[in-house]
Amino acid sequence: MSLYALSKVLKNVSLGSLAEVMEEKFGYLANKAVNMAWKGNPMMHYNKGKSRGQKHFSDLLHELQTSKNFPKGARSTRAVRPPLSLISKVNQVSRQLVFCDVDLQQCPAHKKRGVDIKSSKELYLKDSSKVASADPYESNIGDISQKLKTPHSLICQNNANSSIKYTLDRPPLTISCLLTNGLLERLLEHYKKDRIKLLRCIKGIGISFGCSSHHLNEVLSLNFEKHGGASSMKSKDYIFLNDKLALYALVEEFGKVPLGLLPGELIQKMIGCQPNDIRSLAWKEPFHRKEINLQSSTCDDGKNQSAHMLLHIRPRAERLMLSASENNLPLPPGNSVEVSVSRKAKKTMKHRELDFHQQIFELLNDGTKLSYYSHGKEILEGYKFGKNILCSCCNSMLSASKFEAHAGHEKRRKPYHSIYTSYGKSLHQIAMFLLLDDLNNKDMSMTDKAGGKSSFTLRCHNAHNAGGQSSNTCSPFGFQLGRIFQAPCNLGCCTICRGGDATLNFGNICDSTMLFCGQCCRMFHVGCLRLHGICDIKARPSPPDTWLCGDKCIKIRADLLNFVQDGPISIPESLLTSMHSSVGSAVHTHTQIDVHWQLLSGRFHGDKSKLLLQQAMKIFQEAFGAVYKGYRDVLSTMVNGEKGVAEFFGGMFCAVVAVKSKIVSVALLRVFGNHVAELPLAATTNDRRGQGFFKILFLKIEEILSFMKVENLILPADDHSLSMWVQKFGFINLSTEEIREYQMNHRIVMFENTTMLQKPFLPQVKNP
DNA sequence: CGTCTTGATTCCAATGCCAA
DNA sequence: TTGGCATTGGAATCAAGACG
Repeated sequence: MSLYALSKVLKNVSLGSLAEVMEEKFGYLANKAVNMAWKGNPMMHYNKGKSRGQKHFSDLLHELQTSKNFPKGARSTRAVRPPLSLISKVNQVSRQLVFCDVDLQQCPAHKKRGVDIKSSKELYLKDSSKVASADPYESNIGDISQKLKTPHSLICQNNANSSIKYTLDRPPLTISCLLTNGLLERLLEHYKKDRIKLLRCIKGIGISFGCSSHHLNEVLSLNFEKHGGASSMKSKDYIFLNDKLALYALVEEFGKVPLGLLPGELIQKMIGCQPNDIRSLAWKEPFHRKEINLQSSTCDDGKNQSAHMLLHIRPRAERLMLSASENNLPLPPGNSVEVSVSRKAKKTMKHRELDFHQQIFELLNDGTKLSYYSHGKEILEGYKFGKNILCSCCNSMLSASKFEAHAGHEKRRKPYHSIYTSYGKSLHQIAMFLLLDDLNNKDMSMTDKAGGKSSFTLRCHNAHNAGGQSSNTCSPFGFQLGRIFQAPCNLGCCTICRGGDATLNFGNICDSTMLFCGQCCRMFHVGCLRLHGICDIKARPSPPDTWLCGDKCIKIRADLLNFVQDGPISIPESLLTSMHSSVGSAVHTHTQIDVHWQLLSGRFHGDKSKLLLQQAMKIFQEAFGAVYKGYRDVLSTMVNGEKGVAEFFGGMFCAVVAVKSKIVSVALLRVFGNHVAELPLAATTNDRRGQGFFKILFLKIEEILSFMKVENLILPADDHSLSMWVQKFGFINLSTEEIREYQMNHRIVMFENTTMLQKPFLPQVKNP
């Protein structure tokens, strides 16, 4: 098997488990010792473009060569550089590999191409036929050993030559760049921390250092610090140039240096030593050239020129910000750096950001599920309560930072960046939305004391994206905080005796057991049902929503299921044309394509409707984010008819309009009986809003309700869509008394900060 | 021309320290 | 306690060259 094929197989395998996977897939016994060394030593990780880890690589090769399993000869067929990352990986299984580094100068193909034959290597698995075959370029193991004792020098040289990162026309904005560009060659470096003091002479990329207890050696900057006994990987603050200037301070100065000032001159100014003259002069030309180009640029005004200079020398975050501001783009979340803002303004910004982070806990409802994520995986789960998070693993109340520490990432110290809500947005992202929102609406009050919630919350919760126009309450991040289920003013009562008492036994039933009708959601005492001769229930119905309280509900359920069975029904062209004339929208353009509507039921028609319901679910999620009942997101329960809280959401059906099998408009429908039906949620895809599709859907829903002789349709409308429901669809406000009456008889869906509307149907509406 | 392979670049998570 | 900011290192992506 070639290495490339192997790399494809192992592409998705984590480094730590490579050996195990190799064993499992290919039956090879991996080199356990090497594998463990790999896991335990971070320096073993090969870093592309850098030379760290090569020493270990060499050690591994030595181990490989000295092992008795190492073959006596090998061949190479191509003179390309080996995939070094793969070499590092497969070293874990090195006893099963043959390493080839033949004298490739003898190979005509390599001569022809003129490649760097010194670093040409090729690996094959031991059982490869290529390895077994005879070859004139068979190498000598001893030669390989000699060459591989210093593999890093070859690779370093190669990388240094080819790397664009360290070219001379860029300021040395990192320590690595500073060390590798040659400017500091021959200067002495000191490493000072606590009592540790090392001395280092910079010599190109290879660095010599010496100290009282160690011999001269060649290491790299990171190893230099490791050698000094430091536990951290942070050398920037402890490495000094000529015992005076911290390397990092020098790098920082390069970030501030005007373009005209040469790096060499700056170094001399700061440490009083002349840097490498040749290198300094080499730097001079490209810098001057760039400066001249900027000055002679005819298209740039002075502002743009300075901006370009800043872009050239500033760190990436600042470049991003500047670029965004130049193009009038919204600032990316999480970046609070602004190039042009004053230090004071910057400070204010930071302070405000902190405030907004803390405000999150005031805005989110208690019980909101919060999860700590690392590498895309949920580490810890909890629920928001007050200003703390109730950890679900230990039931303790923790602050955001404690929650982070509890999740095992106390060193991150960025809890708001890693704690996510159940709809996939981090607390920081929400805070950023708050921040931008506040900046855009300076008159907005963050905490509306009278309402008890911020206007931000209200707008997000109230986004009801049913139909006509796109909602301007969508956040710039494309999410909504979700709808919050409003608990009924009472828990309901028996439809017959109006008594609310009920036993909670879940086994046998008795007279006081309360049953829910699966269609109208009315409640009945088992005893009352028997006393009034309605029915004599002996056992608890299972599933609960299969019990229907009477003939009317049975007929309604049957009618609805018939509509579901009918499947997709095409919308006649005449209707589409009439819609075009009424809404003047893009519906007309779709008259040539298939537009149909359909009634779906995840509860009673789950398998056949599954894919369509997934589409519908996605549209609802785009429009509302989530629907919370307590801490639980019940949107899926409502749309898919999942079991669990059937007494609240039993009898839900999903009506959809689709264009070419792609759903564009959806609505949840529940018919409680002949008296009333409800439309708790309705939404249209972003790209189809304002094109009349929801109007078609609503027309079909009206037809269904008329067919079943339903008298009223009710729905919860947010402030944004209120006028649309009233003016376009003829809804009227429900009085408090009427709402209470509906709540008494049915488990109607109500959301916080919505207005309940009703549309009475005239009896003369024609049946379909 | 398609596939294989590499190096360069970019992005992002992890980490450490400082400071508010 | 937590934001800011730096570096390091891994992963993903892209462009380009080699090769059949």
